[in-house]
Amino acid sequence: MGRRERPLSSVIPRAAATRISLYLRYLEKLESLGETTTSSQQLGAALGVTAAQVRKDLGYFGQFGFPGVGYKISHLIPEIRKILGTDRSWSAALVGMGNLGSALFQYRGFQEQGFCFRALFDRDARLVGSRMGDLTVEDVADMPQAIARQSIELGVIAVPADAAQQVADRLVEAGVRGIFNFAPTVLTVPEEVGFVSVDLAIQLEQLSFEVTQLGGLRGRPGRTDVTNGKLTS
Amino acid sequence: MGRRERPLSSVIPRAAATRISLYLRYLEKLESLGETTTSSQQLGAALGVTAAQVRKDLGYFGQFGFPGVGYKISHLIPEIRKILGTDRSWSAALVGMGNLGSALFQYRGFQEQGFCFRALFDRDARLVGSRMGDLTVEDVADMPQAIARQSIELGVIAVPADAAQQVADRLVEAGVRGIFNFAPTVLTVPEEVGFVSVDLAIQLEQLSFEVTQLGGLRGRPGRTDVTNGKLTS
DNA sequence: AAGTGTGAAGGCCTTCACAGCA
DNA sequence: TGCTGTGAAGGCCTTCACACTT
Repeated sequence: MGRRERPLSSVIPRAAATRISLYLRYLEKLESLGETTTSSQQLGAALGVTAAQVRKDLGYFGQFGFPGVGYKISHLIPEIRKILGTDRSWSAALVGMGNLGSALFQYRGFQEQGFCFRALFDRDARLVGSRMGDLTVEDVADMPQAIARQSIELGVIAVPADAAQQVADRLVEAGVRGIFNFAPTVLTVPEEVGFVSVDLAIQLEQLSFEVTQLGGLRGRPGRTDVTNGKLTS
Repeated sequence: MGRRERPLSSVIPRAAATRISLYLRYLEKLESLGETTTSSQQLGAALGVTAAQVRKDLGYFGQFGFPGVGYKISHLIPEIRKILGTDRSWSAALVGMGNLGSALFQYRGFQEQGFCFRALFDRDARLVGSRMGDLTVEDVADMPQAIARQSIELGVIAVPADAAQQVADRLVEAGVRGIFNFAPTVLTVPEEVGFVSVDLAIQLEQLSFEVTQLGGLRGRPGRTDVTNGKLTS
């Protein structure tokens, strides 16, 4: 059977959405190797999940496979890109140009994923006005207007923890559709705004915890985001 | 009732371990504000989880509370530090001194969490021998011996995806007890080695996904690691 | 014969609710 | 009375198993 409609109704486990990203990456690798077809078995083995999990995950979004054959790579890749929204590019603003912010600005990964920084902000007068690449650092006070004017869709927060919530609030007011937070703090964001947070301090403590509870591992959590691994003590 | 023995037997949900880190951070904040006591209610409200969840999480590790009173902050903080292993410092090696590696080396967060870089490695001959802070970049070929000699406990991987598994294998051979991976790829590591992975590319796609599936949010996932939030489509 | 799609079963985490202690 | 600790209930994700398709 071929392309049918998507469920467009059911609830999707967040973990499934994360794994979908991994499937895409592996599919791209297979394609670059000249493969044309794959299977839930192969995908699962490569990424450390069961074949049933792969089929279930893809099943949340539609019916992409061919019984007895598997998945056609050249078909599945654009489908997943569409699901993830990576079939387009996103304009973003980076707030906080300290150590972390500068590093993120230089990091190639953002561009490779279609994230394009259109504006930079900082509250430090010594940084405001300085050029970074083809952008000039602006004052956070001007952020709301600048974001609205340039129709910036995403905000990346790289400010100290104590300023992060305020920045998030202003980003939301300015109309961004999603926020990527790197500040080491819990933030509250409205339902309708996308939100992903990477808390390096917490992740560091998690590694320390894993090593400390030695012998205490069960399952293979590996990538914290992908499985629901548990620890025993 | 006071300090009893810890269960030392039950299984701990990974999500609980992550939340424990958040509790610690908030407790430290309360302490700095001069508070002496708190409750599961207060902790939960501040971090966006239920009071029952807080009690259950702490209950995995012991009985730290006082019925009718709550938790004594000055007692609970060191207990959690001990659980997480952050009551000591960790020696670490950083592998890959490109964009990402350099940024991580400069990032203050590592030191603040008690992670101390004792050695840096890269395979690029142009980087080998250069000084970074009080360290000199060494050749990856010398990594195993250097790590064993200095009794380095943790390895941080900041190399390209296609070299990451090999680096991980060598780190394990050299005897590290934990690995922090920043390479955008799935890695396989033995059971007995702690492993945490931060995959920025995947997280970026997750934000794109959230924004794309607009109106599709349910629950408040907020921080991907903390809850089991779901998405609807 | 091979492999997907999916209802049902299973397992784990979270929430509930309350006994018990300060 | 207030709040913890915890068994039990509930809900969600994962695994299983197989009908069905090519």
